[in-house]
Amino acid sequence: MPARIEDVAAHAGVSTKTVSRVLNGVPSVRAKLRARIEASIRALSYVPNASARSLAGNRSHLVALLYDNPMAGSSYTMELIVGVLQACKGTPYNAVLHPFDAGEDLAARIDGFVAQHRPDALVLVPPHANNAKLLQRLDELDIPYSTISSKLRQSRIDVGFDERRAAAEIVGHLVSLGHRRIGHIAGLQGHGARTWRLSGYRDALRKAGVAYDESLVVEGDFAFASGVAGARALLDRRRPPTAIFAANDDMACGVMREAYDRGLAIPADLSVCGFDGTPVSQLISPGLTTVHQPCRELGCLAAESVLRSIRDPAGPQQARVPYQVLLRASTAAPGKP
Amino acid sequence: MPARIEDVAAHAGVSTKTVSRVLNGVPSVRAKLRARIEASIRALSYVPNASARSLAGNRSHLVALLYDNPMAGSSYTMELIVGVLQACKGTPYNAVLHPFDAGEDLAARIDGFVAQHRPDALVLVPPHANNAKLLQRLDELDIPYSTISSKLRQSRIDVGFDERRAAAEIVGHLVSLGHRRIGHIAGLQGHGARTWRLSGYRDALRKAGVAYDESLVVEGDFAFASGVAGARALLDRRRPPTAIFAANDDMACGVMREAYDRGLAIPADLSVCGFDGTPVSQLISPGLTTVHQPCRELGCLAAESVLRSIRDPAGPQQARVPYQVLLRASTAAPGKP
DNA sequence: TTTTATGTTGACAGCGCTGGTACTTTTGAC
DNA sequence: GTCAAAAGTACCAGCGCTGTCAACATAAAA
Repeated sequence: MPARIEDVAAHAGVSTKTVSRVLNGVPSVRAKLRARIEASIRALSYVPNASARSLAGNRSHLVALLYDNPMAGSSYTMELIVGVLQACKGTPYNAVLHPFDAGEDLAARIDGFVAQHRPDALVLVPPHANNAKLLQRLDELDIPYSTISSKLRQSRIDVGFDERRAAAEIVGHLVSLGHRRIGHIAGLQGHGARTWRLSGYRDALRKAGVAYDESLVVEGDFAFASGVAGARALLDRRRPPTAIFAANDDMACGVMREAYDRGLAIPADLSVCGFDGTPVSQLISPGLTTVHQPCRELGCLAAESVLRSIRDPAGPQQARVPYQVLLRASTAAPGKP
Repeated sequence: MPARIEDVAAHAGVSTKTVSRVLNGVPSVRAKLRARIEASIRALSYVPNASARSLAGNRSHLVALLYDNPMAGSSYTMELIVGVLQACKGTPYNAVLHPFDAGEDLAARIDGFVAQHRPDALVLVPPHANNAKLLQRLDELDIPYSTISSKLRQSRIDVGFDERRAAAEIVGHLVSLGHRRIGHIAGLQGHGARTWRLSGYRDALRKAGVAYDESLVVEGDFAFASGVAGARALLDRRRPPTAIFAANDDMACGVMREAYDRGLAIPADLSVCGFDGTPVSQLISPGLTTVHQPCRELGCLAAESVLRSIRDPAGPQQARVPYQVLLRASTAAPGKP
């Protein structure tokens, strides 16, 4: 049977209330006494019972990460989770993970989840982060939350990175290599990521003085197969692009597959770049030029920010974390036409 | 403020205890009354407070998944998590995730974790699943646990799949294509997976009547770079292998990278196969022949088994789930020598 | 019919902790 | 030495639920 607060109090010769004060970081405990109590805590390997604490204190010390039902191998979600857990380390907070698929009764299911676990804060991942109804419900419930890459102003605390600028930068790299006919496979309609990346693509072309050719942009849905299809469409053109910027790495892999099937060499015959910096981008050959999305940092920062806002509620915060453009072997100057 | 059990009791005109019985599936409640109470629960959108439940009932309704600090993009862990969460769905149980790095005081940290959250059951992932000391400690604490692919007999409930047979099968495929000089890049020393996959490789050779050549087996550590290095070593031989079986997909990608750098065509000049069936195996070109490790099913089954064992403690169980050999384009008959 | 066994329900204490109130002791400033 | 503020104690209620056990209802057996 693990030690209880009462045992610690007896061991240190103080009242349980004082131990409780130490546990909760209440300042009005003299350093010397605090040290003695902390010693007793260690001596007895005391760890407060989370349930009792949560029940009595009306604080659960829980941060809930609400994400969509991840598709197979979503390293994005995994990385976010790792980041959130990292942020909790060293704090009294713990993370609860909960996948929610975006169904009609989402708000109701969230209500149930909140009633059950009473998280002190929530971290929302796209697409939930972009669900206005959901955010409104959370505002009603008055639970602090942060969002990752929300495109909604409604979200008070949001962390993300400048996808548009990142996309512009990577396309700018293609331009600087000499590419002028650059295809783009866009992301799924309705996703913020689609819009930002597409905007960045256009920004880069504009900056380079290259006319925007709508027919060089084909639809995708972030999945491998749509990358294959998109590449097929682009490469079947009378004048195919010399480079393709796919809105994520999986689709970029699709482009590489289509190139492989056609016997096109990358980057000699076609330059390819992706977005996200998923593990596959370095495993594939040639290595994929891409933008590394700092998932771990995002998760960590989102959790930290929302936890901070519990102590002192602040106004809206929009944090942007730095990204990295990874130049690898899938891009090169265009071959002779 | 969410509804409490007392509200439900009042709404249904019964005592709180009876509501509690319904919530906990105690059979001695008449069907009619049960239905009425269930209606009240729905009417009030009542969800029991997890903390109160856990405190009073001395059961947390929590399954803890203890995994190693995942390296970047460990889709293995992610898939397991998804499987465990899936198993919890529809049960009153929830999952807590906790990464533990394998340090000296691991057992102590686990103790602390257990004291804090009081999980009703644990699911252990390798390498923790193979940590005899840890299992012993859990036995002492008398907490039910299940392991995924533990090689230890000590583990009472273990789920896994027959890695040895799977490895033999995929190497057998290479043999049937006509390969005789088949290289192997082994996994990290000390991992069960290394041993089983290597054994399977040898089994397949033996069965085919091909003499085992120790020099065709090189060391790896499951990481991409070691796959590159392993391939380099194998391909530098006077008579290089016509096929390479890497102990996991990441290393197989490393082999493909080395082949790419040398201008070797896959599968024309070299057949490659991996193990695990990670997402990268289908994103890469050519598609990688591999064994799909049923992670999700493993996680799900591990959680289900251990939850079942809470109700009726049973003897040791060793469940094996089916795997799948995915034949893709990275393997073909050896080219003319 | 009464008795006994069994099934069904309720009253109440208490899980381990924190919040609050009321009170005592210590500390430091003057 | 006085006095106010700070630091600490003592005590109790109560968070929302479940376990225990007793009470009652019903059905089976005598």
